Amino acid sequence: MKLSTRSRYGLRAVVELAAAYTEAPLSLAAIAERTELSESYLEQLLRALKAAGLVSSSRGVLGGYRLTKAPQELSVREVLDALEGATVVADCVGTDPNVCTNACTCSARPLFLKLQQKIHAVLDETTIQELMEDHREQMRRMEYAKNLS
Amino acid sequence: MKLSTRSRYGLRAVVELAAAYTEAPLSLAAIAERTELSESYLEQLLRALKAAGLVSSSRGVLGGYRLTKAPQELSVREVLDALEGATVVADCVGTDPNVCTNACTCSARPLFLKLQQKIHAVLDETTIQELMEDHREQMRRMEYAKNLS
DNA sequence: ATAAAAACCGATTAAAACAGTAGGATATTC
DNA sequence: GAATATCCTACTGTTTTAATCGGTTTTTAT
Repeated sequence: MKLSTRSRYGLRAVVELAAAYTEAPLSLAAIAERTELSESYLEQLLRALKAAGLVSSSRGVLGGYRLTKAPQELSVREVLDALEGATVVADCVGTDPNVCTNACTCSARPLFLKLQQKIHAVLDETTIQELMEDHREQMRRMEYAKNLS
Repeated sequence: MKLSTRSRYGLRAVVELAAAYTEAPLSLAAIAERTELSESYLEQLLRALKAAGLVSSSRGVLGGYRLTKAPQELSVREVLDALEGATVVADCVGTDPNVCTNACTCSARPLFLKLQQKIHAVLDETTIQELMEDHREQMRRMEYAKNLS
């Protein structure tokens, strides 16, 4: 029940893209610098996000990546699904109901369904915009603390 | 964000123990047969459950495992924590707040906290008793379907 | 034109987590 | 004392995750 680093890193990248949403596209190098992650690894994540249609890209000198939606329209759920491929709590709760060989006797199925619903609800209702605002607030506090010392 | 088979198998074992709660202790062999899992793997899980104080054991002929609490007193959360060791959605949400190197700037921390709370709520409020009842209901339906054919 | 800056792509490796097994030691009951 | 059980440790194989590398193509600016 732990989020992969892929998801966490991907979210960080998307938050940076959100911060630059109204500006010029962000290059991989720029994202890597701001998130302090490696370019090569980030590239994979961006590729997945692009395949899911969440970001667009332009090549060449002033090229880079940008979100295809406004941050307040983009849910965390969409981002994680793009990165992980719609993970489920357990296979018997997935889209295909015939996966679980002992689904009929699986005593935990109602539990898994409930768990899954709650998780999805949180991920659906949280937008990238909110994450970005939290991020800015934290940056402000850091600056403030630095000025004191 | 997927439950390990360790957790799923462990839950199945505990549900069987719950069904035999008022009776004689269940041997590993009996649990293995009822859950259709291997003895050797189950043994690991039972050991973890015992270490957490959720089950007790008695050796020798007529020995076996039993729950230390009534099924309606035992939450799914306790079982999963015993099997996984208190997993967290992300390290920065764990008991030690200093784990995450960039915790101060982690934009997703509020999200992770909320997610974690929701998950814990479901796991805390669901008892093994409930799982057991669901299981019995499903077994009844299977019998009914079998009689029709 | 062409050089620079960027995204694009596939393959590969390294490390960690997970699932499962094997074999023997110890305790308890009949 | 034989049978039945838990107990314990170590090991192995597989899968998933994380991360890297080298080269290709496209675009823009000079």
